[in-house]
Amino acid sequence: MGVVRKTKSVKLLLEEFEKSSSAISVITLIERLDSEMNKTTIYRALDKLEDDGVLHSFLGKNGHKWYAKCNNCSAHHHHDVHPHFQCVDCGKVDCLSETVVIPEIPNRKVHFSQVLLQGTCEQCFN
Amino acid sequence: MGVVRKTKSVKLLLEEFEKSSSAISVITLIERLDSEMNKTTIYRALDKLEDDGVLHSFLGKNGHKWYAKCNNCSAHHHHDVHPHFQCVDCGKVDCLSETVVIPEIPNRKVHFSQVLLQGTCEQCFN
DNA sequence: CCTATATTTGCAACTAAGTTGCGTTAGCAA
DNA sequence: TTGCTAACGCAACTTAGTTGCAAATATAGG
Repeated sequence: MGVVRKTKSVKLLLEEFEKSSSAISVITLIERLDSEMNKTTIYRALDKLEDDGVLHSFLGKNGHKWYAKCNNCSAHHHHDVHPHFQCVDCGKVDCLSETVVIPEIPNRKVHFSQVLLQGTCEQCFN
Repeated sequence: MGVVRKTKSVKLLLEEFEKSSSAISVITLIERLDSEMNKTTIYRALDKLEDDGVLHSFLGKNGHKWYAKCNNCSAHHHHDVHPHFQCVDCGKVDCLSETVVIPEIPNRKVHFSQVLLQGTCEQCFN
């Protein structure tokens, strides 16, 4: 809800997402920015950026948290069900633009859905 | 791969899955069986039972591991993409029989997919 | 039924992701 | 420039899951 201040930390984080179009795991961010900022700051800034609709988060194959830039998702409402693809070889994760259709579930109201695809990406395919 | 021995631990675990048709989180199993067996044993036995196709596992909303009985999935090949539904109110998780169609992804080979739906279940709906 | 062998178990110590509390620092608006 | 509030760093903590090893136990073979 609160406005995101343009602090050094937020700038550095957003630069990382500017550089690569892929999603980035929190673990990777902590490794990369270790000398620049504390991991607590990273967790809190990412949380904020997600609240403000700048980033969206999801869980990778080990249950570790990943973040990616929001492109077509509107802030505060990430109801789009775009799947995430994680390469089992190189570990890279991308947001896919394909839409996964979630069927109506009898007797249940679906609020949110998460689709994680795992397989081999173009680079690792040989 | 190895045949599952009918040890006391394995029997107790399978009883839990017999009782409830829902999925059970490892955390819950550790709580419930705390006086009967060590958590290391639980982790290892579940691993084994999954290898042998008796149970299948997936990650819940916090990235915590859940297990459920395999009904129509053939051992060693859990290629069926049945979604899991987690109630955001009571936390219960069920395997759904609905099939989610995963679209073909250009330049990528999908080996495995995981669909987690979150919402309100029948009991919590009011 | 009894023994040999390989598998499973318990324990304790460990790893690592993520969180919390608090005193200090630094954006930003007036 | 000043003052308020949000953001930061640090250190300690929480907790899911793992590892190594010695002791216990299931199963097969006799």
